[in-house]
Amino acid sequence: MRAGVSRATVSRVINKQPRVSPETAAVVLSAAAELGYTPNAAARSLVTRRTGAVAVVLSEPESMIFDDPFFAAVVRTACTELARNQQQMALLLAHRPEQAERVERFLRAGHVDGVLMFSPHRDDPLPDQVRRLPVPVVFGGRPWLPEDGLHIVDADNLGGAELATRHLLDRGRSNTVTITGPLDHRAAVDRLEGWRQVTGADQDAVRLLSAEGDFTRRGGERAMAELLDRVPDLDGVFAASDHMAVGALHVLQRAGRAVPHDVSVVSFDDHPSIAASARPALTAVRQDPVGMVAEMVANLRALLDGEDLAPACRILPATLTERSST
Amino acid sequence: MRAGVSRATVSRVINKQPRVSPETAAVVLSAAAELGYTPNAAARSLVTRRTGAVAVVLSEPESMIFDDPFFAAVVRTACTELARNQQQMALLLAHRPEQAERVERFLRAGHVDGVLMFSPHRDDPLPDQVRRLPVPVVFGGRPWLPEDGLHIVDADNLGGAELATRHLLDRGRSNTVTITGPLDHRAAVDRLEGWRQVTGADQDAVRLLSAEGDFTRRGGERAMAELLDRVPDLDGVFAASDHMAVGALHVLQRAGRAVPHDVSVVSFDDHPSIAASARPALTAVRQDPVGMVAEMVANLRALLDGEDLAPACRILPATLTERSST
DNA sequence: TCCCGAAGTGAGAGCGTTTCCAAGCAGGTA
DNA sequence: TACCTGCTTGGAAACGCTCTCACTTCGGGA
Repeated sequence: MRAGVSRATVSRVINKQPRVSPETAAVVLSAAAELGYTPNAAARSLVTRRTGAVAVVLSEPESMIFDDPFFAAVVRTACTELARNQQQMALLLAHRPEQAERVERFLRAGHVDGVLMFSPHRDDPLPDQVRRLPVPVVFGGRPWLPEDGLHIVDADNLGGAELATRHLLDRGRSNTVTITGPLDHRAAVDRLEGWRQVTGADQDAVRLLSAEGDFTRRGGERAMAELLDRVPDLDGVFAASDHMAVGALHVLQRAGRAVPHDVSVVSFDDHPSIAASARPALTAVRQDPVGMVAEMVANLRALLDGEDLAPACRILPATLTERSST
Repeated sequence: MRAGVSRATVSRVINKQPRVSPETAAVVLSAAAELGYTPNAAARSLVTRRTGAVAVVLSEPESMIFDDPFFAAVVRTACTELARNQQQMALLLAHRPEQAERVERFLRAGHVDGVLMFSPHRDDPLPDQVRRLPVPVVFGGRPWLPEDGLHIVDADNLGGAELATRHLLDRGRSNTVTITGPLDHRAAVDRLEGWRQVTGADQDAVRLLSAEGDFTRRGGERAMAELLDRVPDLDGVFAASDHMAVGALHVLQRAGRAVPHDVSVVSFDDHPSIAASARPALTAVRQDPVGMVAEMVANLRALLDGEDLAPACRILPATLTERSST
């Protein structure tokens, strides 16, 4: 056409297919450059059935997504990690029901090649809807669904919580309490369970020694106040997030409890600008959102490339960083 | 076809076009529901030349985007505001040069109907490239470009800074200094200029009485220390961001200067979880990222709908909230 | 009774690619 | 010289939709 060459050949050149002579390729490329030619994305994806885009679905209130360091890291890592695979991220917020419907329509319309799904809440219907779509899905964090057949990447919430609690024991803290996340939240439940297994608390003890927060600082403050009230002689606190731990520190200090002299505090997340810069700096279990998203992207990529990746729940290790709060 | 009806009719029903009898529409819709039919997005956008997606281009380091409250608000508002217009956001990070190239390719390929462009840095070539693309663009914050012909929405950085500085004067502070943002940043320059116009500082005075930060808390600390050193008798500080103001507060307190007794501090941004919860709570100029993005989306929508919106720089007002730091 | 206009519907072209298949062409072998 | 092989190239179908245009049907006015 433009370079005295057929559409078919142009297509082969653009897509770097093998059966093209170098000279022809050069001619086509220079002609393309001269004309400012760019292949039309819609036409291409119509025939290849690939869009080059991946949806990141976040089923959380927006405030959570942008204030919580975990989700901020997720969004950011997804964006860059997908870009490295030449894929574009489509960010879908699906907290409210009408949004959920939009999300389903969007995914069903074939706008994206795959889905990275974050939906930690118990009664969210979206994960179940999404798994039925004819699109590969990788879950970030275990959903409240039967897990067989699903591709899941999760942090080791249980193991991390055990690590934290055992650390408190090692420090000689025998009367520890825990500030949990919202208990319709899978990670929150797992972290509580880790604490429970190490302390050996029975149901009654759990009711007494744990208080439910909401992952925010205020929630941590409320829960800590409640626990101080119920368990005046507590000597160790495992908070299921950095924000809540900071809240707990405040309440403890205001109550005249020295940290770590009177009470040791361990948190979960280990976000650089929170845990390390708290006063005192927080001993924290580190979950690695960057590694998690990278693994999710790698898994999705394998699925899209047609590798027969076995469905599995891949658990990323959690590590403990000791600082001055214990 | 499926419902004993032609493709054309189905298309008309799906797109809610007028010339269809109610009965036929009902038949088609029920057939569609039964078959789980969803129109193919690629095919549709091939012929309509609309993708239903809008790019949000952020030419900033990633750390800035997710730690800085302004950008977090931008991303979040863009996402929801576009969703309300039935549009999907494609988030493009373009800080590093190789990313910039990817972004240009992406926009040129026709993946999106329009662009919301945030690029505050002086030597960023992207805005100039993007404005030449055959895609409507709305800039968030004035770019370092000749502004004629561009659609721009900006906060009133100049006016806000004047407001802040005049407030310091009203409080009887006659020896004020300013902590600026990075001066390759348009908003930082405008805020400095606002301060300069009210104080009437000449070039030498500016050199003496201002110190360049980077919008972060650490940057604010460094700048404040420097200023205390250079201007020991300062009595008022205008910091060009909340984060920097918090840093300044720390340094002032450590230097034994009581705020607001000895020194008054005003900041810019007024992010709820920073300015109001600083100790003392910060008097701050409020810029409204939500309103800004909403305005940008509205402008872009007008452009896409073919309204002949005159190119202009639309400035959103800034307001001052007094708290205990002045 | 005939004609006309409006409303509803269907046929088919066209959007810009990729990809299958066949054709052209060179070089090597019988 | 004739034939086969392997590489390069072009023609044309297909992807799934929208949209124009033409056709049918029906009601009302002349």
